[in-house]
Formats: sequence, structure tokens, C-alpha cells
Amino acid sequence: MSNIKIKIQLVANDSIAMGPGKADLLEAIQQKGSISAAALSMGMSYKRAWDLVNTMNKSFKQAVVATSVGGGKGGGAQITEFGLQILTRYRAIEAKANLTVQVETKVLMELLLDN
Amino acid sequence: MSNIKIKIQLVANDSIAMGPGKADLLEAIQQKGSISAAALSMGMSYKRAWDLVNTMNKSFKQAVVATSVGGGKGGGAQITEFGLQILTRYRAIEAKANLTVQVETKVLMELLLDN
DNA sequence: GCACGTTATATTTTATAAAATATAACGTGC
DNA sequence: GCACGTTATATTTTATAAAATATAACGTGC
Repeated sequence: MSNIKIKIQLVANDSIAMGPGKADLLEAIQQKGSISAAALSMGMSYKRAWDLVNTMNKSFKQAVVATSVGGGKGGGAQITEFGLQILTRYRAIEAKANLTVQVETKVLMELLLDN
Repeated sequence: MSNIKIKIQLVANDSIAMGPGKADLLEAIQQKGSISAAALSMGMSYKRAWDLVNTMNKSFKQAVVATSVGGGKGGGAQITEFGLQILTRYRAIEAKANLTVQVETKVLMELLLDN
């Protein structure tokens, strides 16, 4: 099998508080320094990226991304200390869960065609 | 927090081979004895349920649901021995992963507003 | 041989998500 | 004070997913 993996979504009140998409976006923002550059690098529209950031900023107790408008470089965005904690914790959960059920998952995926 | 949980999806080749939706459907079919009754009980259209069953039957090495057309009761569907294995294995993966990261997930979810 | 409830399938309609487009406001550097 | 690249936001268009509707075929029981 070429590409098997587990997707772990943390759900609160029927909406996904954190998942691989938001985590990847946070990492891209961290790396690129702006929402627009992050969106571009992920092949995502700026609006969608901004909406995701906005949702996260509103749903957590503190902002996960800090933005600035104007200035020499037009503005930008960076992950906050708090956001980095969220990201780190999520990645840890992801990795731990993945490792724990790695064997069982492989066995199950073996029952798929092709691969 | 009212309702926090983890959603675990098993992904192969960028499509979800098994997840909570399909697992719930398999259980409903097992309980109801037909795709249509299962769909109805889940508030899902028959077509969608049938498509999901069809996708599973085609993607796994053996059928997970056996269907029959006609007869005294018009026909029906039941989960196969193979399908029950898939379901059982998935539920086990789900439970094990959940248990493993239970504490970490709770800590992370604590950082959400409201709850 | 007709009625029944179901599977299997196609087609059309509706709802939802995402992309595309547009624009104002911002603040620093020149 | 103008240019720049960005955030923030609204609106329109497009794509995608799901529901709704329709229909044929099936096989047993009556």
C-alpha cells in the first residue's frame, strides 16, 4: 500500500476544534510569516485560510495566530506562544495515537484491495 | 465541556477507507437487517447509504455487506463475517487510540472557550 | 399472478463548501 | 504623500456533496 495514514480530529460540540488541516496551516504560517503566503504554499485560498485562523482565534481561550496590518512588509502573521502550545500538543496526540494503533491499523489496511 | 471526542479516520490513497460514519452504518445494518431501514434510522438517504456500502464492498478484499433482492420481505442486507471483522477491528483501534490520548486530549480541549 | 418491500441505479434538485473576485484600511519606507 | 503587501471583509461564482425523486428488477407469500 502506497499511502496509508490515520487522521485524528479533535471534536468539540460537533465541530472540529483541531485537525490535520488546521495544524498544517499553523505550521505554514509559522514558516512563512503571513496568512497569505501560507495559504499560497498550501494551494488554499486566502479567504479560507483567514477563516480557519479566525475560527481558531475565536474558539480558543487565547489567539493562536497574531496578525498585523500595514507596515514595511504590508503586515503579516505569526503563531503565538499559545498557538505553538496547541500545535505541539496536537502533534503529540497525533503521534502517540498513531504509534499506539500502528500494528492494528496496518493489519486492517491489509484487508483493502490493491495496496 | 459538553461533548468532546476524537474522530479517527483510516485513510488509504487519500480516501477514507473506514471512519465513524461507515462504522455506524455497518452497525445499523447489522441491527436493522436492511440498508433502507439502516439509512432511515440514521436520517440518511437510502442512496447515500447504498453508495457507502458499495464503496466498502468494492474497496475491501471481500464484501462487508451481503444483500438480497426480492423475497418475502422484499430483500435485505446483513453484515458479513468479514465485515464484522472490519467493524470490530476498527472499533478496537478507535477505543485504543482514544484511551491512549485521553488525558492529553482533555488537557488540550481545556484550552477551548465555553465548555 | 398480484402485492410487497427491498436492492440497484439514474437523474434532478437542493444545500454546502470552497474558490474567485473586489475593496477598504493599515503602517512603514522611500 | 505615494507605493507596497498584507489583513480583514463582503459578494459572487464555481465545485462538490447530499438529498429527493423516479423506476426497474427481484423473489417469496398469498
